Amino acid sequence: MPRALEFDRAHAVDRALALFWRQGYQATTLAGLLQAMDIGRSSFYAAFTDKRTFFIECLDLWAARTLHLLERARVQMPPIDALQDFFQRSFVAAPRAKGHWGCMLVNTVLEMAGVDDALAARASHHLDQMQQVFQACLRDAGATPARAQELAAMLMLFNEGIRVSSRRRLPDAQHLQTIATTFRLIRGALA
Amino acid sequence: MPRALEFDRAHAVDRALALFWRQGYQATTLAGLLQAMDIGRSSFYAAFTDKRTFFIECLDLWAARTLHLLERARVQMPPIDALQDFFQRSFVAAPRAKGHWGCMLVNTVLEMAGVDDALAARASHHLDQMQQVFQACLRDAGATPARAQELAAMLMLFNEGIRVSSRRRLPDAQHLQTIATTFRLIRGALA
DNA sequence: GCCATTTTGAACTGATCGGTCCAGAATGCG
DNA sequence: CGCATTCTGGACCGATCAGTTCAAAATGGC
Repeated sequence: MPRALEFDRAHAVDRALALFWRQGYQATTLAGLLQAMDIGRSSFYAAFTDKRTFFIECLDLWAARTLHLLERARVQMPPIDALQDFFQRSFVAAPRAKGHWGCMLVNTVLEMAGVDDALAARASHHLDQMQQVFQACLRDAGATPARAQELAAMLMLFNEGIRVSSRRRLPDAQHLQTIATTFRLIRGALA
Repeated sequence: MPRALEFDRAHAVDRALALFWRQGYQATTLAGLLQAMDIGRSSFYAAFTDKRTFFIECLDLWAARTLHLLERARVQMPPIDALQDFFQRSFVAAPRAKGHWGCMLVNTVLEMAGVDDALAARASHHLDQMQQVFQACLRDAGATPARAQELAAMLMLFNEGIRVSSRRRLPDAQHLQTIATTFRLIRGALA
């Protein structure tokens, strides 16, 4: 029983994920993926089945990472601070470019709704999960369940909006300003 | 000098616009366009140059119509009512389906940013113009220029958010609820 | 009704897409 | 070192894409 060689799968997925995130599903070609991942066609199909299946893997991974980011902030600081930090981080964090790629879930919903509804629905489901975490944070911050649900819905709308806005190449300062204003409102609503 | 025959250009553009709006630029094929417009390939290229040029024509038309809708409401009712009506109309108006297609400008920004930046920038510019009208309405409602600018930015973010949300096939009631909540806040901020 | 001109459908083109295939290189085991 | 097994590069495939071409049909002026 020979074998155990393999390209660095995790690293390759990372590179591909970035491409899908930036360009979307349709505009990302196999040739582009292979070049970014630095592997051959055969290796790709052996490891990832096909483009669509692989996209789902990337999408799920992106969602898992984002949720993880949110959960980690949640245990490190007060719940509302964690939420605010989650948004701010996109516009001040080191890899500055990524903030302008928006949210892969939002991107996918808009690109695939009416084209591949299963993909759009999967992204939408991940957004629901994010909203659940928003809601949990708001409850932790002292909101009643009903109030937490209402505010979480508004916060998800804010998330969808700012991820669109961030793809428009507007100055970061404007986004940070909007985040500050929004969270001033939210803190006010909880006081 | 013969000639004056032509297919119904305006009607054909309408059908094509609906397709682009629903499916986006990349997922809309020439075959699909021709079938929807009920014209032949030659007629299409004779009348509209090529797919990309035609898409721009549709995009500009969509923006012009939307701005017109907004301006018309603006002269028919108090400015804040006009804004609220503009959003609500998407979820209660007769052709119910269209509300779920979102905003063609938002769709285009997300689909084309990083793929065809010129198209994305054009859509983004149209969004800027919408925001200008938002701002004018808020000034008409008595907001100071600075306040109107700030609120218009928030309203554009709300627009971007709800257009994403509307493509997720969530119940309309939820969107109407969100609109109501948002405008309660805006009216409060102006009082 | 005839003819110059324009519009049209349908066949065609070259490029590119996602996906398959297979011969040969690389691998671990004995 | 040699062999069974696995992985990989690159040629290949059919489908489909946007766009071109051209002969036939439709048109309006006379």
